[in-house]
Amino acid sequence: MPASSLESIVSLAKRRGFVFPSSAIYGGLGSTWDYGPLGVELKNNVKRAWWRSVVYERDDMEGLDAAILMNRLVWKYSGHEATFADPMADCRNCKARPRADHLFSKQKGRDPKGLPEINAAIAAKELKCEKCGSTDLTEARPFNLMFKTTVGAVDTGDDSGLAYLRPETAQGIFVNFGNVLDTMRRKLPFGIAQIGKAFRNEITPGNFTFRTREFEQMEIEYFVRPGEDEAAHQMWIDSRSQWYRDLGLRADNLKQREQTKDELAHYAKRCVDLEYRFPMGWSELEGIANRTDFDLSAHSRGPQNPDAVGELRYFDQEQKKHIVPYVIEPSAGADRATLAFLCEAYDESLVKDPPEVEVAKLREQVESFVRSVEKRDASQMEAETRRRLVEAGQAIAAELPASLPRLLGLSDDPDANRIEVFKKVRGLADKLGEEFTRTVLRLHPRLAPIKVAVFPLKKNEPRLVEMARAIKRELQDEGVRAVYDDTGAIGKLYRRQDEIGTPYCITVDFQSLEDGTVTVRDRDTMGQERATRGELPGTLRKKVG
RNA sequence: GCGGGAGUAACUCAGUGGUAGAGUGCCACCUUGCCAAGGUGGACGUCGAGGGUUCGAACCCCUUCUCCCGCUCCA
Repeated sequence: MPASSLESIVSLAKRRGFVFPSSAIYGGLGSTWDYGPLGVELKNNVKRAWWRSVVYERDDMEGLDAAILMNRLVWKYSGHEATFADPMADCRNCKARPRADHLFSKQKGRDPKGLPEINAAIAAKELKCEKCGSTDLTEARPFNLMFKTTVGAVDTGDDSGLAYLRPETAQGIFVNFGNVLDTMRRKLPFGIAQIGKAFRNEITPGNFTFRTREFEQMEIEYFVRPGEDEAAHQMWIDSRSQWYRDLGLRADNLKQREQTKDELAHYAKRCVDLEYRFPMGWSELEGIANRTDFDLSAHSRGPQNPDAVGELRYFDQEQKKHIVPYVIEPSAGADRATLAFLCEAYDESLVKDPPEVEVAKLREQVESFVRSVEKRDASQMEAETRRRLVEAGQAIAAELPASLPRLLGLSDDPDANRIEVFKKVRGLADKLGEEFTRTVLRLHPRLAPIKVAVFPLKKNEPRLVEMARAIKRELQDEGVRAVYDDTGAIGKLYRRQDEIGTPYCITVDFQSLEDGTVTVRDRDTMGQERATRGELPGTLRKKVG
């Protein structure tokens, strides 16, 4: 069962060194996160798996790593300077914050010429809030979504050194289209892949690492002949969906959503979002858009662009003429993919049944909790919330102890915690949970931060310790990420690795000293097999590669 | 920016004016022949920050910062 709440993921991530709030010792900085020792391994593995899939395993792709800082003209002609700043107004009456330019267009029947015209209309009470109808709106202010910085040590005070942190990696690919074409002897169709940071001053970041102002994109621009764009688009939609499934996302937690006409960006002919069922609901992992020839044309010299030095075009040998390729853009979020794999992998499962007496006690408490929720009236709790809690409580009570993991999931629900008796439920459940359930990250072995952990069965037996350490070194020499641990009883060592998703644990026992075999324990089945020491590096490397 | 909630140990949290706590985790030693066993000892806190009231403040008052949820927005 994947994580039922983001909170359990956040908590595990902090506790076990996956993700920390950034600059926490100074109070942090909203919605910025640092990947810790295990998080960086996981995210690197996600990026590596992506790169392998879209560059190494295909014949039609090249890689690129463009600079974050670019000439400001890139953003002028890409359209970002003009459209990445949205004028927003607040409704003093109902506290809504509509986009003022949208109100203007809809209510006046034409697009505004600029901010002054919008604000004149607001001042004259010609625009009204679409939610409550009030004309009591604040002045519209521009929300610029691009981060600005200054290039050169001296701030001249004017715009001469102005640069933006890129709001998408895509433009780095477009402006290098000619370079790649010239150097790599590519014929259409071919694509360029890039992984890198991008920055957007989102108005509302949130949901842990899902939406942040600094984030990492994994983007492809795939160039095709006009007319072949629709087939290529579908190919990438299928291929990218399959990638997520291959690495562990369950098919029913993944869906393709066709963007509606109003949603489509101005350059896009069609866009399909790949969405994952996160604990907070269906949310976008990746957008796959048909950008047509919008970008390459925009950066080509012409009446609309006197600053460009040439044309971004392709000479088609068959047709003996220059064409501007169409572009299919699969644009994925590295942080979002990482979070999705974490959510999917998170599992709390019952490993053995607690005594019936304890279960009965807990069942009684859960039933009491349900009655308490039922007594809430509308002023104390929304009907929808009440219904949800009652249903969850009843189902859990009926299925204990099997439902214990679900009950632990409910412990993170703020609504449940508002009920006084739930604290008792929680106390009991936590106690049973600690002893009878295990938390395990069922990550795909290729993504797991640590591939193998090696333990001595007893740590005060020097021969076992020595052999275990030696095996750990043999594995790391082979390039398999391995750790050694002996700080605890064997069962505890296993559970610790389960919680961070380590797929295999090797235990050196007394038989190992005699015949050179060790046990290899599987994270998901908890089953063990004996293997000879010499074959470990080779077979494990295959399994986790 | 608005509305609501919350800031106490690494994590989860208790603590309504009188010596800062619990469980888990972490470290060391002992024990332990395979799934979070046990024992002994140990480290860890500017109770978000600043000011005020008080003999005395984690607790009361004021200010401020941060985070979370919702809304606006989201190439």
